[in-house]
Amino acid sequence: MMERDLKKAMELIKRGVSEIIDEDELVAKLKKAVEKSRPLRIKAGFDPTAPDLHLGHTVLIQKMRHFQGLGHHVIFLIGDFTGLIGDPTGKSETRPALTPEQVQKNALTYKEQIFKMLDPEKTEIVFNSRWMNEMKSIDMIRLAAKHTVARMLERDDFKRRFHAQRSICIHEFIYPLIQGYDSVALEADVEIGGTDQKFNLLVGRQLQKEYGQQPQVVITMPLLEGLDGVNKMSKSLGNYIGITEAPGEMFGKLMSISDRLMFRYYELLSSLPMSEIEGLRAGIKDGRLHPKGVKMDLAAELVARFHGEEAALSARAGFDAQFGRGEAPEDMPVVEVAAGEEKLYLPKVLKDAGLVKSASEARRLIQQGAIHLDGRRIIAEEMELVRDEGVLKIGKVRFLRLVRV
RNA sequence: GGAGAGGUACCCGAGUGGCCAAAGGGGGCAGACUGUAAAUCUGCUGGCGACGCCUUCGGAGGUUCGAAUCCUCCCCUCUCCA
Repeated sequence: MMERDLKKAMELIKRGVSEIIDEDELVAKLKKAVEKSRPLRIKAGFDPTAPDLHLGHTVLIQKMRHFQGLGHHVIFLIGDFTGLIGDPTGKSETRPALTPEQVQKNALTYKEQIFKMLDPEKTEIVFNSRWMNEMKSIDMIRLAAKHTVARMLERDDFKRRFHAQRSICIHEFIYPLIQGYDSVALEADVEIGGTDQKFNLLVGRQLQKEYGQQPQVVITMPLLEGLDGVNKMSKSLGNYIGITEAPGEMFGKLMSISDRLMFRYYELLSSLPMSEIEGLRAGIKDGRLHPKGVKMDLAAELVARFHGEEAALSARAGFDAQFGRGEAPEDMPVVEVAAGEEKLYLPKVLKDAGLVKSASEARRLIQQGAIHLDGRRIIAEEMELVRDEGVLKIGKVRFLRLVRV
């Protein structure tokens, strides 16, 4: 391999990563892969219970894509066996066991989603139940014998809980062991995971040594901040952008992130080369570029990734129309008004349409001047529909079309 | 097994007989400003066709004219000791 190619490959691999353990080993592996024309085996594990991916998950997938682009073999591991234990990292409680049918269904959903980013031809999807269901008790004990309690307690959350005299169940120690054993079973050369997975990934490294394999290189990726720009993106915090969300929705959410966060997203999610991203940053700094435009380009790129170019174009046009020129969006819920009905009690209409949680909330919004009919502010709860059609706007983003039938 | 502390709205957290639909903060929503950015200012933040009514302070009973607040039982969490 040419030194220059290697350098370029490393540049791409290092983009956005939090940590590489160990970088020299990775370089050596990359060289060897070329010499022997044997692609590296890149592993990343996913939870079988949550097939609804959001942009946070795609940070990992994007990194897998980088490796794939460099000609390596990507393994998408679905932890259906470990899912039965529930990862004790964080505070997740025991999870309900999934049936094989559910696992299959979730796997299918995963496929649909990840193949928007990964090349199906070069991606292997595996379930760790394949080897874990075969494992005998004695093998489990042998596996457990390869790790010590002291080392387990090095893990941050175990350490904290131990010192705080909080409970740690024995089975929680098994989770990292199994995740590590997956690397043995797969003979992984590299494992990618979030920074919160660092300990587990390192266990894999150690176990591979114990089983006489070359230890995997561990690459940790930062946890992507959600829409609030502070907390990690997660469904439970509601600060996420799901990759199956409608184009317009996705575009809008991306436009609402802060300028600071925008560059984070550029680095971790965009396919734009880093040099160009730095150019954008410089452009904004010296005033040649408007941050809004730069953000729109980001939004368009990501919408295109999951919905195609055309959808991205119309999402952008829709955004321009709605927020640039103050027009109403194309799609909005429609409420039919009976011909005889002259007066409409707005709180009820809005509540029935599901745009507000309660009539009380609607009343408050009216008081605050947040509701407009065809551009004119509504100040009374009771309103007349003069024409046969009208568009209600509630706040900035909620719309409702009234149609007389 | 023993001793103690506590469970209040989306979250944190004050309130220990009426002035409590419950302080304060965070978050959220809305308005102004704008680029659906940041920062700032202001308002709102249980339900109800509503100057009133209804339901809320872990659960179930009870005392009282009146209970988040007092009593009884139950459930749960935490801390300390073993």
